Amino acid sequence: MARAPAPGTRDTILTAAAGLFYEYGVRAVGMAQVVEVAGCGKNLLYKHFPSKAELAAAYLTLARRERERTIREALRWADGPADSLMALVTEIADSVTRPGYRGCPFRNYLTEFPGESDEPAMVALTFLADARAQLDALVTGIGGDALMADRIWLIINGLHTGPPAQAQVAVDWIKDMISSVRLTEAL
Amino acid sequence: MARAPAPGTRDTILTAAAGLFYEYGVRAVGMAQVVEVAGCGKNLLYKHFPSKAELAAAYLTLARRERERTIREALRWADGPADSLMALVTEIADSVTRPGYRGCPFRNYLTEFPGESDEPAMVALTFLADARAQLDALVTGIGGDALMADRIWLIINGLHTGPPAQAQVAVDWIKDMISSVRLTEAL
DNA sequence: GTCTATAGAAGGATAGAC
DNA sequence: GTCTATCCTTCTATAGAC
Repeated sequence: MARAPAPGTRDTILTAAAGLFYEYGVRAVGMAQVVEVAGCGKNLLYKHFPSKAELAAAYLTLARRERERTIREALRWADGPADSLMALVTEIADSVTRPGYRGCPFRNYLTEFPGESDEPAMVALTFLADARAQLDALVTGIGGDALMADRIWLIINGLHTGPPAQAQVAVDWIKDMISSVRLTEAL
Repeated sequence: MARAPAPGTRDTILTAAAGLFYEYGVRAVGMAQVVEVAGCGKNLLYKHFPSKAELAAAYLTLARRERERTIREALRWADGPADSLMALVTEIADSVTRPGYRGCPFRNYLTEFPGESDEPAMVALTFLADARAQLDALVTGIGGDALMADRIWLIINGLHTGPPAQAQVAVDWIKDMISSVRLTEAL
């Protein structure tokens, strides 16, 4: 009899690859390294991910799912768009201050592969566009205009790049912006 | 008599390498590619730059020199710290909207080689620290506090990451911030 | 002849892919 | 495990300027 395929192998490989890709960069990590950490054979790796680009795309897709889950939980307790916006920004600020933080995986990939339009690049670009759209919706929800959305997006981009020490500055700032909109509305 | 060494060879190689490194990324560009674009032999390349890391360090040092020259010119016509700060931010906004813009070379390198502490990484980190210090000095000069410097740094970081379309948003925003400080001072 | 330059192969390691 | 390709680096061979 043939050996039964191990369940969850794909996840094991993907988890190993995701950790390595995020910590050291996609280009810096070789498939052999992924195999070593995942503890499987090369053939099994290529069976589940026919190329490194597909593995990278799966890694970014996983990162997206995790991020969406985190944000969904953060928005769970929020009532109203103002609360949601604050929860969103707070979550981002928290994430960049976490120990292992090494930048935004999507922006990092696009920096590592500039001008690329392969599958992982599409995943990254799509995520960023969707995140921007989500922000726009929340800002519109609290009565903010396009300028406010642009500004908050600017801060979020800066948050992902700069030193984690400034996370609180960003959160407080956006909180002020939200409050001022509410005051304006109250007139 | 011996053949005279060609003058300006180092600059030719460095210019070629800088263009390639910036456009495609340091990791993506091979030494053979540099040689090809520079139009010289490998021997000469390794004579001037004994390793790729040294070539990358020279590339970042060149980028720093060019940036400092640009900023120095931008600050030439400015009188007073408020004008200087505006000129600085305007210059950055202009640079990110230029056609060939592909991100900040220093931040890009640090993303390509995360956790690295070799010579090019040091050049990049030193530049960013110095740029931050220069910003702090200008903000202090107009009577701004540490929070204002943090906020502007956040915007600048966002500027280097995000879409060029938001450059004008950033410039106008910082202009408003400067104006409000002046108003506060006038009280 | 002597030195520098280019072109290209070779070494050794490592990449992705099968 | 193996295959091919490419990486950085070194070395050899050849052409050209003095």
